[in-house]
Amino acid sequence: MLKMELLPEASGALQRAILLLRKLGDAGPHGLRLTALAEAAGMPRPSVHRVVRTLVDERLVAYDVGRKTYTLGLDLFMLAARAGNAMGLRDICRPHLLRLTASLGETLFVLLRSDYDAVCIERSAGPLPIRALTDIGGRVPLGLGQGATSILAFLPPADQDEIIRHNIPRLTPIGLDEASLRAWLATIRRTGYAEGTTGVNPGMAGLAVPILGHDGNAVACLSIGSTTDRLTPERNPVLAGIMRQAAAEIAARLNPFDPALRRAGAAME
Amino acid sequence: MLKMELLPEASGALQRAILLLRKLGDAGPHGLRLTALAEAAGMPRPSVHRVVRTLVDERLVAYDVGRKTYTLGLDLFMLAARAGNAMGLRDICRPHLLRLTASLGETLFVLLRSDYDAVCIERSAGPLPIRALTDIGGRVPLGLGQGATSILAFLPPADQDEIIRHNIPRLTPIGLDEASLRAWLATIRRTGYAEGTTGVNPGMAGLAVPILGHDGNAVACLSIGSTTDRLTPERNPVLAGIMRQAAAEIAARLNPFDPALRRAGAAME
DNA sequence: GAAGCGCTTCCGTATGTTGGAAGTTTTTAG
DNA sequence: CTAAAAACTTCCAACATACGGAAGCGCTTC
Repeated sequence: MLKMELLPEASGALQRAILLLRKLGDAGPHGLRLTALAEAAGMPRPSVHRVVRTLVDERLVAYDVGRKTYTLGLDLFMLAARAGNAMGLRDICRPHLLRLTASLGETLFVLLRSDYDAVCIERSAGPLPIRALTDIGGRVPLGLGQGATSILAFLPPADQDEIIRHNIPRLTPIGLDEASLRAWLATIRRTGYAEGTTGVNPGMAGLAVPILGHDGNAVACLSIGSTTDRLTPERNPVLAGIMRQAAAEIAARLNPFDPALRRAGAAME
Repeated sequence: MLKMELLPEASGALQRAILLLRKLGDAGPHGLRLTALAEAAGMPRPSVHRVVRTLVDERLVAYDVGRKTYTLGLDLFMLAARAGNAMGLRDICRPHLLRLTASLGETLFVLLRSDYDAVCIERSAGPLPIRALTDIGGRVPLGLGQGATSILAFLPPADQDEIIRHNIPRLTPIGLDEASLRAWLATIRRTGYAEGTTGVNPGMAGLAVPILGHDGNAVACLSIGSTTDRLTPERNPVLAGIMRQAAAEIAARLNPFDPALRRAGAAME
C-alpha cells in the first residue's frame, strides 16, 4: 500500500476536519456526497464519514437527506458572522457605511488586511448594480483593485516589498507588472487615496482610502465600487475628502485600548 | 468508566476545538486570553493551548501577539460566507433584493429556516435607519417577528406544534402567548403574508412572505424591516403582492435538481 | 530586585482515532 | 420485477495521538 499523496496531508482529527470544511467550501452550493468528499480530501471513506458526522452533530455541516450531500452548515455561518468583526471594525464601520451610501449614492465596501490579501468584511449596496472584484467573505490580493492597493500603499516599505514579491506571480496573469504597481503606490501615498479602474470589469471603477491603525500603518480600507462615468477627475477629490474623514473617525475608534489602558479595558469586560 | 460530567463535556480534539470556537464567538470582538478561554470552556490550559494553536496555524483563529488574545479568524469568516449560500439561495435572492430595495425604498432581509429558528443570511439596506430583530448571521426563534413567523405559518401542522412547544418558553418572556401566536399563524396562512409590529422595537414594523420549497413548505422568507408609518393597511397588500411575486420567482429557481434530474446535475458539476 | 502571574514546553499514560473488511441500503441495469 | 452494482454505514483491533499534571520560562507588578 503505497501512499503517493503529496499535498493535502492532514494528520489528526482536527486538521482533517478543517480540510473537509475547506473542501466543502470549495464545492458548489449543493455540496458534496460522501465519496466525492473523500476523494477531494484524499482520505478513506470511513474516516471522512466519522469526521463529517461529528461536524453534522455540531451543525457546522448540514446534511441533505434527500440528496445525500454535505454542505457547510448554518452554525458555521453564524460563527463566521462574528469572525468578521475583528477589533469591532465592522460595528464601527456600519453607521458610516449607511450614511455614506445614502449621501453619495454609491456602493461601499470595507476590506480588512489578512497577510497578503484583503478580505471583504462588510458592504453597503447603493442603488446602482455594481460588479465588484469581491463581495462579503471574498479575498483580493494586495495590489489588485483600489481597495486592496490603498492598504498596500500604507504599509512599511519592507512589508510592501515582501508582499509584492509574493503577489506578483498572482498579478501578472491579469496583466499587471511590478513597475506600474509601484508607480501607482507612489501616487496613492502622495494623494492619500486610490482611484481608477482594474481592467477586470469593463466600465467599473473604484475609489478607496486606507484605515490606519495606531502605528500609522493601514489595517483596512473604505472602498467605493462604482462606474467609470460616476468617478470623474472633478468628483474624485471631493469623494476622497469625505471618505478620508470617515476613515479617520473609524480609525479613532479602532484602538481604545492602549497598553497603558489595558486594565481599564479588562475592567469594562 | 462512568462519565458523570453534566455540562459542556467535549471529548476528542474536534469537539473540543468546536467548543473553543463557540466560546471565542461568544466573547467580544477583542477576544479571549488563554486562561480565560480555558476557564470558559472548562478545559485544562495546556489542552486549550495545543488545540487553539492548531486553529491558529489553520487561520481559523487569529492571535493578537500584543494583546495575547485569541479571536475568530478571517479564514473562518471566508468559510462562513460560503456557508450562508445553502442551495444557492443567497445568490438567487441578491438581484431580487437589490431591485426591491431600490423600487420600494425599504430594507429587506432573507431569513433561512434552521430547526427552531430562522437565520438571517442576507440583507439589503434601504435609505431609512432600521432597528431590526436581527442582522446577517443573527438568529430569531420561529414565532417571533414577521419573517420567522411567516416561515412557521407555512410548515406542516405537526412541525408547527413541535416548534411551538419548543419555542413557547423562549417567547413568553417577551410577552407572547400561544393563543395569540396561533391566531396570528391562521391569519398569515389566510392572507399569505405576515405583517405587524413585534413590540420589541417601538415604531418598527415588518412585512414578510414565505419562500416555499418543492414540497410546499416554507424553507425561508423575504422580509421587510420598516417603520409603522410606512407599513399602512393600504400599502401592505400592494407590498405583499410584489414580495410574493419575488418569492415565487426565487422558489422557482430553488430546486432545479429533481431526483429524476440528478444525473444531469452531476454532469453540470 | 524579588515576587507573582500567566504562557509554554515536556512526557508518560490511556484514550480517541484509524482504515480495512464486512454488512446494509439504495441505485442502476437487465 | 429481479439481479447486480454502487454507495453508504458499521465494526473492531492495532495504533497513533491527544491528554493534562508538573515543571520551566518570560513578562509584568510591587
